[in-house]
Amino acid sequence: MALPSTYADRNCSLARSLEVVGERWTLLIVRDAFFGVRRFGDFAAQLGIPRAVLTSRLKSLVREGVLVRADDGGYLLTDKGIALWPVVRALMGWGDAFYSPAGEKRTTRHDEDGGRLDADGRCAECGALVPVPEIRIEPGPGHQPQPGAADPVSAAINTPRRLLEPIAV
Amino acid sequence: MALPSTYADRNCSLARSLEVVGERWTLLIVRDAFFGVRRFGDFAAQLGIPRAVLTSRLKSLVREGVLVRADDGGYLLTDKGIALWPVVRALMGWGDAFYSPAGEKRTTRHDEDGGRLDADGRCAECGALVPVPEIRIEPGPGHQPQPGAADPVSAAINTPRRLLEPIAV
DNA sequence: GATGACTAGTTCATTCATTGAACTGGCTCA
DNA sequence: TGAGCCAGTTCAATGAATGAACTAGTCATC
Repeated sequence: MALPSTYADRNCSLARSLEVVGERWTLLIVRDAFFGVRRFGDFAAQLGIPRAVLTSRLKSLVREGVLVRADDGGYLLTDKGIALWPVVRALMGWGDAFYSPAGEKRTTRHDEDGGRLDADGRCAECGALVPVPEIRIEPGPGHQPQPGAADPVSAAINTPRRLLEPIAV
Repeated sequence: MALPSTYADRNCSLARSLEVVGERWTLLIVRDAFFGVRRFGDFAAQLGIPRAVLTSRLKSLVREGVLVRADDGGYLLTDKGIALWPVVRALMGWGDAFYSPAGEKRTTRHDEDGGRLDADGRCAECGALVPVPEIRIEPGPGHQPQPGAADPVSAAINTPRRLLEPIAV
Protein backbone atom coordinates (compact mmCIF):
# COMPACT_ATOMS: atom_id res chain seq x y z
CA MET A 1 0.00 0.00 0.00
CA ALA A 2 2.95 2.27 0.48
CA LEU A 3 4.15 2.53 -3.07
CA PRO A 4 4.06 6.07 -4.38
CA SER A 5 2.49 4.96 -7.59
CA THR A 6 -0.21 2.98 -5.95
CA TYR A 7 -2.79 5.66 -5.36
CA ALA A 8 -2.22 7.29 -8.67
CA ASP A 9 -4.07 10.51 -7.97
CA ARG A 10 -1.41 13.20 -7.96
CA ASN A 11 -3.91 15.82 -6.98
CA CYS A 12 -5.17 14.34 -3.80
CA SER A 13 -3.45 14.88 -0.50
CA LEU A 14 -5.65 12.23 1.01
CA ALA A 15 -4.16 9.65 -1.32
CA ARG A 16 -0.68 11.00 -0.57
CA SER A 17 -1.26 10.72 3.17
CA LEU A 18 -2.58 7.21 2.86
CA GLU A 19 0.58 6.17 1.09
CA VAL A 20 2.42 7.00 4.29
CA VAL A 21 0.01 6.10 7.06
CA GLY A 22 -2.66 4.10 5.25
CA GLU A 23 -1.19 0.66 5.54
CA ARG A 24 -2.48 -1.88 7.97
CA TRP A 25 -1.09 -1.28 11.49
CA THR A 26 0.62 1.99 10.69
CA LEU A 27 -1.77 4.34 12.47
CA LEU A 28 -1.91 2.05 15.47
CA ILE A 29 1.86 2.29 15.75
CA VAL A 30 1.56 6.06 15.59
CA ARG A 31 -1.14 5.99 18.25
CA ASP A 32 1.09 3.97 20.54
CA ALA A 33 3.89 6.45 19.92
CA PHE A 34 1.56 9.23 21.09
CA PHE A 35 0.90 7.16 24.19
CA GLY A 36 4.60 7.03 24.96
CA VAL A 37 5.57 3.65 23.55
CA ARG A 38 9.10 3.82 22.18
CA ARG A 39 10.61 0.38 22.06
CA PHE A 40 10.30 -2.33 19.44
CA GLY A 41 9.28 -4.95 21.94
CA ASP A 42 6.65 -2.74 23.52
CA PHE A 43 5.02 -2.00 20.17
CA ALA A 44 5.04 -5.69 19.36
CA ALA A 45 3.54 -6.69 22.70
CA GLN A 46 0.91 -3.96 22.83
CA LEU A 47 -0.34 -4.38 19.27
CA GLY A 48 0.06 -8.11 18.77
CA ILE A 49 1.55 -7.30 15.39
CA PRO A 50 3.88 -9.80 13.71
CA ARG A 51 7.44 -8.67 14.29
CA ALA A 52 8.34 -8.77 10.62
CA VAL A 53 5.51 -6.37 9.83
CA LEU A 54 6.48 -4.13 12.71
CA THR A 55 10.04 -3.95 11.41
CA SER A 56 8.83 -2.95 7.98
CA ARG A 57 6.37 -0.33 9.26
CA LEU A 58 8.86 1.27 11.63
CA LYS A 59 11.39 1.46 8.84
CA SER A 60 8.99 3.18 6.51
CA LEU A 61 7.79 5.60 9.18
CA VAL A 62 11.39 6.55 9.90
CA ARG A 63 12.11 6.89 6.18
CA GLU A 64 9.10 9.21 5.84
CA GLY A 65 10.17 11.31 8.78
CA VAL A 66 7.22 10.46 11.00
CA LEU A 67 9.45 8.76 13.57
CA VAL A 68 13.14 9.15 14.46
CA ARG A 69 15.49 6.79 16.23
CA ALA A 70 16.55 8.18 19.57
CA ASP A 71 20.07 7.68 20.91
CA ASP A 72 18.90 4.73 22.97
CA GLY A 73 17.39 3.09 19.90
CA GLY A 74 13.80 4.01 20.77
CA TYR A 75 11.35 5.40 18.25
CA LEU A 76 10.06 8.96 18.75
CA LEU A 77 7.49 11.02 16.91
CA THR A 78 8.91 13.93 14.94
CA ASP A 79 7.00 17.18 14.50
CA LYS A 80 5.63 15.71 11.32
CA GLY A 81 4.47 12.71 13.30
CA ILE A 82 2.95 14.88 16.00
CA ALA A 83 1.08 16.70 13.25
CA LEU A 84 -0.87 13.48 12.77
CA TRP A 85 -2.69 14.04 16.04
CA PRO A 86 -5.77 15.56 14.38
CA VAL A 87 -6.03 12.45 12.23
CA VAL A 88 -5.84 10.15 15.24
CA ARG A 89 -8.28 12.34 17.15
CA ALA A 90 -10.78 12.40 14.28
CA LEU A 91 -10.73 8.63 13.91
CA MET A 92 -11.08 8.10 17.64
CA GLY A 93 -13.96 10.54 17.71
CA TRP A 94 -15.76 8.73 14.93
CA GLY A 95 -15.25 5.36 16.57
CA ASP A 96 -16.48 6.72 19.89
CA ALA A 97 -19.55 8.25 18.26
CA PHE A 98 -20.67 5.14 16.41
CA TYR A 99 -19.19 2.16 18.21
CA SER A 100 -19.03 3.07 21.86
CA PRO A 101 -22.57 3.59 23.19
CA ALA A 102 -21.36 3.98 26.77
CA GLY A 103 -19.34 7.06 25.85
CA GLU A 104 -15.85 7.81 24.68
CA LYS A 105 -13.25 5.19 25.46
CA ARG A 106 -10.64 7.77 26.30
CA THR A 107 -11.05 11.32 27.49
CA THR A 108 -8.57 14.05 26.63
CA ARG A 109 -7.95 16.98 28.93
CA HIS A 110 -5.77 20.02 29.17
CA ASP A 111 -3.24 18.83 31.72
CA GLU A 112 -2.67 22.35 33.09
CA ASP A 113 -6.26 23.05 34.15
CA GLY A 114 -8.07 19.74 33.69
CA GLY A 115 -10.48 21.13 31.07
CA ARG A 116 -12.03 18.65 28.64
CA LEU A 117 -10.99 19.01 25.03
CA ASP A 118 -13.62 19.31 22.32
CA ALA A 119 -13.48 17.65 18.92
CA ASP A 120 -11.09 20.31 17.67
CA GLY A 121 -8.73 19.94 20.62
CA ARG A 122 -9.79 23.12 22.33
CA CYS A 123 -9.92 23.33 26.14
CA ALA A 124 -13.32 23.88 27.73
CA GLU A 125 -11.73 25.68 30.67
CA CYS A 126 -9.31 28.13 29.11
CA GLY A 127 -10.38 28.01 25.47
CA ALA A 128 -6.83 27.42 24.26
CA LEU A 129 -5.95 25.12 21.41
CA VAL A 130 -3.94 22.70 23.50
CA PRO A 131 -0.57 21.60 22.10
CA VAL A 132 -0.06 17.85 22.01
CA PRO A 133 2.50 17.62 24.85
CA GLU A 134 0.02 19.31 27.19
CA ILE A 135 -2.77 16.86 26.46
CA ARG A 136 -3.61 14.39 29.19
CA ILE A 137 -5.40 11.23 28.13
CA GLU A 138 -7.29 8.99 30.54
CA PRO A 139 -9.87 6.20 30.46
CA GLY A 140 -13.33 7.55 29.62
CA PRO A 141 -16.84 6.36 30.46
CA GLY A 142 -16.82 3.82 27.61
CA HIS A 143 -13.58 2.22 28.75
CA GLN A 144 -13.86 -1.43 29.68
CA PRO A 145 -11.10 -2.74 31.90
CA GLN A 146 -9.53 -5.78 30.30
CA PRO A 147 -9.88 -8.83 32.54
CA GLY A 148 -6.81 -10.97 32.02
CA ALA A 149 -4.55 -9.01 29.76
CA ALA A 150 -2.79 -6.71 32.17
CA ASP A 151 0.59 -6.47 30.53
CA PRO A 152 2.64 -3.59 31.87
CA VAL A 153 2.48 -1.58 28.66
CA SER A 154 -1.33 -1.64 28.49
CA ALA A 155 -1.48 -0.85 32.17
CA ALA A 156 0.69 2.21 31.67
CA ILE A 157 -1.33 3.29 28.66
CA ASN A 158 -4.60 3.06 30.54
CA THR A 159 -3.41 5.26 33.36
CA PRO A 160 -4.00 9.01 33.09
CA ARG A 161 -0.90 10.48 31.52
CA ARG A 162 0.38 13.13 29.15
CA LEU A 163 0.78 12.29 25.51
CA LEU A 164 4.35 11.63 24.36
CA GLU A 165 5.54 10.98 27.89
CA PRO A 166 7.63 7.81 27.71
CA ILE A 167 6.06 4.82 29.40
CA ALA A 168 7.94 3.57 32.39
CA VAL A 169 10.82 1.31 31.50
CA MET B 1 -8.19 -5.91 7.65
CA ALA B 2 -11.87 -5.67 8.30
CA LEU B 3 -12.26 -8.52 10.72
CA PRO B 4 -13.52 -7.40 14.10
CA SER B 5 -11.00 -9.53 15.89
CA THR B 6 -8.07 -8.25 13.93
CA TYR B 7 -7.23 -5.16 15.91
CA ALA B 8 -7.76 -6.83 19.23
CA ASP B 9 -7.78 -3.71 21.38
CA ARG B 10 -11.33 -3.43 22.69
CA ASN B 11 -10.58 -0.14 24.33
CA CYS B 12 -9.47 1.82 21.35
CA SER B 13 -11.88 3.63 19.12
CA LEU B 14 -9.08 4.21 16.68
CA ALA B 15 -8.71 0.48 16.19
CA ARG B 16 -12.48 0.16 15.89
CA SER B 17 -12.63 2.86 13.24
CA LEU B 18 -9.81 1.31 11.29
CA GLU B 19 -11.70 -1.95 11.15
CA VAL B 20 -14.34 -0.10 9.14
CA VAL B 21 -12.40 2.43 7.09
CA GLY B 22 -8.82 1.29 7.50
CA GLU B 23 -8.56 -1.10 4.61
CA ARG B 24 -6.80 -0.25 1.41
CA TRP B 25 -8.98 1.91 -0.86
CA THR B 26 -11.79 2.39 1.62
CA LEU B 27 -11.17 6.02 2.51
CA LEU B 28 -10.61 6.90 -1.13
CA ILE B 29 -14.03 5.50 -1.91
CA VAL B 30 -15.47 7.61 0.88
CA ARG B 31 -13.64 10.67 -0.44
CA ASP B 32 -15.12 10.11 -3.89
CA ALA B 33 -18.54 9.78 -2.31
CA PHE B 34 -18.05 13.20 -0.71
CA PHE B 35 -17.16 14.49 -4.16
CA GLY B 36 -20.46 13.27 -5.53
CA VAL B 37 -19.46 9.97 -7.10
CA ARG B 38 -22.31 7.49 -6.76
CA ARG B 39 -22.03 4.82 -9.38
CA PHE B 40 -19.99 1.64 -9.40
CA GLY B 41 -18.40 2.39 -12.73
CA ASP B 42 -17.46 5.92 -11.73
CA PHE B 43 -15.71 4.74 -8.58
CA ALA B 44 -13.87 2.13 -10.61
CA ALA B 45 -12.78 4.58 -13.29
CA GLN B 46 -11.79 7.38 -10.93
CA LEU B 47 -9.80 5.25 -8.53
CA GLY B 48 -8.33 2.66 -10.85
CA ILE B 49 -9.31 0.08 -8.28
CA PRO B 50 -9.86 -3.55 -9.32
CA ARG B 51 -13.57 -4.14 -9.67
CA ALA B 52 -13.55 -7.16 -7.38
CA VAL B 53 -12.03 -5.09 -4.59
CA LEU B 54 -14.50 -2.28 -5.22
CA THR B 55 -17.38 -4.71 -4.92
CA SER B 56 -16.08 -6.00 -1.62
CA ARG B 57 -15.40 -2.52 -0.19
CA LEU B 58 -18.77 -1.12 -1.20
CA LYS B 59 -20.48 -4.14 0.34
CA SER B 60 -18.71 -3.69 3.63
CA LEU B 61 -19.33 0.06 3.71
CA VAL B 62 -23.04 -0.59 3.14
CA ARG B 63 -23.03 -3.31 5.79
CA GLU B 64 -21.44 -0.88 8.25
CA GLY B 65 -23.93 1.85 7.46
CA VAL B 66 -21.44 4.27 5.95
CA LEU B 67 -23.12 4.09 2.55
CA VAL B 68 -26.68 3.24 1.44
CA ARG B 69 -27.98 2.09 -1.88
CA ALA B 70 -30.23 4.71 -3.45
CA ASP B 71 -33.32 3.76 -5.43
CA ASP B 72 -31.39 4.08 -8.65
CA GLY B 73 -28.67 1.71 -7.39
CA GLY B 74 -26.18 4.46 -6.61
CA TYR B 75 -24.19 4.61 -3.40
CA LEU B 76 -24.80 7.52 -1.01
CA LEU B 77 -23.15 8.56 2.20
CA THR B 78 -25.30 8.15 5.29
CA ASP B 79 -25.06 10.53 8.24
CA LYS B 80 -22.54 8.13 9.68
CA GLY B 81 -20.58 8.37 6.47
CA ILE B 82 -20.80 12.16 6.43
CA ALA B 83 -19.45 12.12 9.98
CA LEU B 84 -16.20 10.88 8.46
CA TRP B 85 -15.56 14.30 6.96
CA PRO B 86 -13.24 15.41 9.79
CA VAL B 87 -11.15 12.31 9.17
CA VAL B 88 -10.87 13.03 5.46
CA ARG B 89 -10.17 16.69 6.16
CA ALA B 90 -7.45 15.88 8.69
CA LEU B 91 -5.67 13.51 6.32
CA MET B 92 -5.90 15.98 3.45
CA GLY B 93 -4.53 18.70 5.70
CA TRP B 94 -1.58 16.58 6.73
CA GLY B 95 -0.81 15.62 3.14
CA ASP B 96 -1.05 19.25 2.06
CA ALA B 97 1.22 20.36 4.88
CA PHE B 98 3.99 17.88 4.22
CA TYR B 99 3.74 16.80 0.60
CA SER B 100 2.43 19.78 -1.31
CA PRO B 101 4.97 22.62 -1.13
CA ALA B 102 3.01 24.75 -3.57
CA GLY B 103 0.04 24.90 -1.23
CA GLU B 104 -3.09 22.90 -0.61
CA LYS B 105 -4.28 20.79 -3.50
CA ARG B 106 -7.90 21.61 -2.83
CA THR B 107 -9.43 24.57 -1.09
CA THR B 108 -12.65 24.36 0.87
CA ARG B 109 -15.00 27.29 1.20
CA HIS B 110 -18.34 28.15 2.69
CA ASP B 111 -20.49 28.10 -0.41
CA GLU B 112 -22.89 30.75 0.97
CA ASP B 113 -20.34 33.51 1.44
CA GLY B 114 -17.14 32.20 -0.17
CA GLY B 115 -15.18 32.26 3.12
CA ARG B 116 -12.19 29.90 3.39
CA LEU B 117 -12.51 27.11 5.91
CA ASP B 118 -9.82 26.60 8.52
CA ALA B 119 -8.48 23.25 9.68
CA ASP B 120 -11.52 22.77 11.92
CA GLY B 121 -13.98 23.53 9.12
CA ARG B 122 -14.89 26.98 10.38
CA CYS B 123 -15.66 29.79 7.92
CA ALA B 124 -13.29 32.76 7.90
CA GLU B 125 -16.12 35.05 6.80
CA CYS B 126 -19.01 34.22 9.06
CA GLY B 127 -17.26 32.12 11.72
CA ALA B 128 -19.80 29.33 11.41
CA LEU B 129 -18.92 25.67 11.61
CA VAL B 130 -19.98 24.86 8.08
CA PRO B 131 -22.10 21.73 7.59
CA VAL B 132 -20.80 19.35 4.96
CA PRO B 133 -23.48 20.01 2.31
CA GLU B 134 -22.60 23.72 2.37
CA ILE B 135 -18.91 23.14 1.75
CA ARG B 136 -17.60 24.05 -1.68
CA ILE B 137 -14.40 22.38 -2.77
CA GLU B 138 -12.22 23.70 -5.59
CA PRO B 139 -8.70 23.28 -6.94
CA GLY B 140 -6.16 25.03 -4.70
CA PRO B 141 -2.75 26.55 -5.39
CA GLY B 142 -1.02 23.18 -5.18
CA HIS B 143 -3.31 21.60 -7.73
CA GLN B 144 -1.59 20.36 -10.87
CA PRO B 145 -3.84 19.90 -13.87
CA GLN B 146 -3.46 16.40 -15.22
CA PRO B 147 -2.25 16.43 -18.80
CA GLY B 148 -3.78 13.47 -20.56
CA ALA B 149 -6.17 11.94 -18.10
CA ALA B 150 -9.26 14.06 -18.55
CA ASP B 151 -11.95 11.50 -17.92
CA PRO B 152 -15.31 13.08 -17.26
CA VAL B 153 -15.43 12.05 -13.62
CA SER B 154 -12.06 13.65 -12.76
CA ALA B 155 -13.06 16.70 -14.74
CA ALA B 156 -16.23 17.06 -12.71
CA ILE B 157 -14.37 16.50 -9.47
CA ASN B 158 -11.82 19.18 -10.26
CA THR B 159 -14.44 21.81 -10.93
CA PRO B 160 -15.61 23.95 -8.01
CA ARG B 161 -18.64 22.25 -6.54
CA ARG B 162 -20.47 21.50 -3.34
CA LEU B 163 -19.70 18.31 -1.49
CA LEU B 164 -22.22 15.52 -1.87
CA GLU B 165 -23.69 17.07 -5.01
CA PRO B 166 -24.00 14.21 -7.52
CA ILE B 167 -21.62 14.46 -10.42
CA ALA B 168 -23.29 14.99 -13.76
CA VAL B 169 -24.51 11.78 -15.33
C1' DG C 1 35.84 -14.53 30.08
C1' DA C 2 31.91 -17.80 30.14
C1' DT C 3 26.83 -17.71 31.20
C1' DG C 4 22.43 -16.34 30.98
C1' DA C 5 18.89 -12.96 30.21
C1' DC C 6 17.08 -9.33 27.44
C1' DT C 7 16.23 -6.78 23.24
C1' DA C 8 15.80 -6.16 18.34
C1' DG C 9 15.45 -7.84 14.85
C1' DT C 10 15.50 -11.89 10.52
C1' DT C 11 13.92 -16.09 8.24
C1' DC C 12 10.61 -18.98 6.33
C1' DA C 13 6.54 -21.81 5.14
C1' DT C 14 1.64 -21.07 5.09
C1' DT C 15 -2.29 -18.48 4.46
C1' DC C 16 -4.80 -14.64 2.81
C1' DA C 17 -5.67 -10.43 -0.02
C1' DT C 18 -4.93 -7.87 -4.22
C1' DT C 19 -4.46 -7.45 -9.08
C1' DG C 20 -5.95 -7.23 -13.82
C1' DA C 21 -8.14 -9.17 -17.43
C1' DA C 22 -11.85 -11.59 -19.19
C1' DC C 23 -16.46 -13.02 -18.63
C1' DT C 24 -21.70 -12.95 -17.30
C1' DG C 25 -26.15 -11.27 -17.01
C1' DG C 26 -29.70 -7.69 -16.63
C1' DC C 27 -31.64 -3.53 -18.63
C1' DT C 28 -32.71 -0.10 -22.24
C1' DC C 29 -33.44 1.78 -26.50
C1' DA C 30 -33.82 1.22 -31.40
C1' DT D 1 -33.25 -9.04 -32.21
C1' DG D 2 -29.67 -7.11 -31.18
C1' DA D 3 -26.22 -3.52 -29.74
C1' DG D 4 -24.55 -1.05 -25.91
C1' DC D 5 -24.11 0.01 -21.29
C1' DC D 6 -23.80 -1.03 -16.48
C1' DA D 7 -22.81 -3.76 -12.38
C1' DG D 8 -21.00 -6.99 -10.97
C1' DT D 9 -18.36 -12.22 -10.86
C1' DT D 10 -14.63 -15.43 -11.91
C1' DC D 11 -10.02 -16.87 -11.96
C1' DA D 12 -4.97 -17.49 -12.24
C1' DA D 13 -0.91 -15.06 -10.76
C1' DT D 14 1.33 -12.16 -7.67
C1' DG D 15 2.28 -10.03 -3.43
C1' DA D 16 1.63 -9.14 1.53
C1' DA D 17 0.50 -10.73 6.28
C1' DT D 18 0.89 -14.23 9.82
C1' DG D 19 3.13 -16.78 13.50
C1' DA D 20 6.61 -19.44 15.11
C1' DA D 21 11.30 -20.28 15.37
C1' DC D 22 15.77 -18.62 14.96
C1' DT D 23 19.96 -15.17 15.24
C1' DA D 24 22.81 -11.63 16.84
C1' DG D 25 24.20 -7.92 19.94
C1' DT D 26 24.39 -5.95 24.63
C1' DC D 27 24.56 -6.08 29.36
C1' DA D 28 25.41 -7.75 33.96
C1' DT D 29 27.01 -11.40 36.90
C1' DC D 30 29.60 -15.08 38.54
